Amino acid sequence: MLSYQASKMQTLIDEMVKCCDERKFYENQKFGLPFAEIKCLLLFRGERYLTVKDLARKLDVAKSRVTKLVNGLLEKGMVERFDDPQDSRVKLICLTAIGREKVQQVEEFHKTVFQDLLLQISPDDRNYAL
Amino acid sequence: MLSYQASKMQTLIDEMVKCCDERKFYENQKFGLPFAEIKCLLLFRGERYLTVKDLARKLDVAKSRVTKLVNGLLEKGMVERFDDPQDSRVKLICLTAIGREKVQQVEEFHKTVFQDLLLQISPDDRNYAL
DNA sequence: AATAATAATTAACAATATGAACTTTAAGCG
DNA sequence: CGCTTAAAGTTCATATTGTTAATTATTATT
Repeated sequence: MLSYQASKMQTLIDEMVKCCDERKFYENQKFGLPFAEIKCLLLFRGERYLTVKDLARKLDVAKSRVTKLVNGLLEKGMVERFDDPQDSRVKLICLTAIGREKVQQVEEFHKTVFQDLLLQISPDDRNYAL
Repeated sequence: MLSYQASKMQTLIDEMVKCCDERKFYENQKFGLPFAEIKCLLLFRGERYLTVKDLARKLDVAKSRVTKLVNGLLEKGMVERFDDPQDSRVKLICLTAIGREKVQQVEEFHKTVFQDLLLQISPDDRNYAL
């Protein structure tokens, strides 16, 4: 019995992970940006400036990776980079108007996706689980 | 309310996906193989031979990707490759003894992981969900 | 003032994956 | 039978995501 449920659970989790992978590809196409850059943009919610170090911690990747992501976003005009006036080792990164608009589009999309998903669950189950 | 639940659900799903990504890295270390090769090996459950095309379909990747994965597994002595006696375009790929042992180790590990996970859920909830 | 530590970048590399071009073989058809 | 088309697999160029080690520049510490 436990063994049966374990294998069923594994199948369900595998499907879920695959579904989320497909969502990455979908968003990549829909928003015309590599998914890692999208994730990067979304981190600016409620933050005026972030440093490379901040981004590395939030994304859980190496700083050198962040440098490359930020370069990509700079080329696309989504972010800007300034020297920190208090510590010239530090670079302050922030969204441009274009970047803020992109963030809003992505967030709007996420909102509809997850709300639609929730609406497929009966209200009782929704309130039980969340 | 719906909006709150949607954002909560998004957080939960993000955490789950991240957790599964970490599991990939863990298995990769534990079994000394790139995760894609592990996935490839596991497809031979109950199958004597698989072709490149079969593997591409099951893994949902391009055939050229399968060629590389199989080359990696060949070098490590996990699989063997034969010409199909009925159609010499086709290559038949199968596990070696070493490959079968590796598969068993991974499956054993999966079984314990998912059973331990299930045991953290009360029996009532387990039977309700699965 | 010399030494440590920190922030960021660069460069080399690995893993995962795709798509186009190519080779070889098989199948279909007049 | 021979010609064309289709299929299986490989190779090559490229993209994305990520790491580690080395380097540069600046700040902190002793």
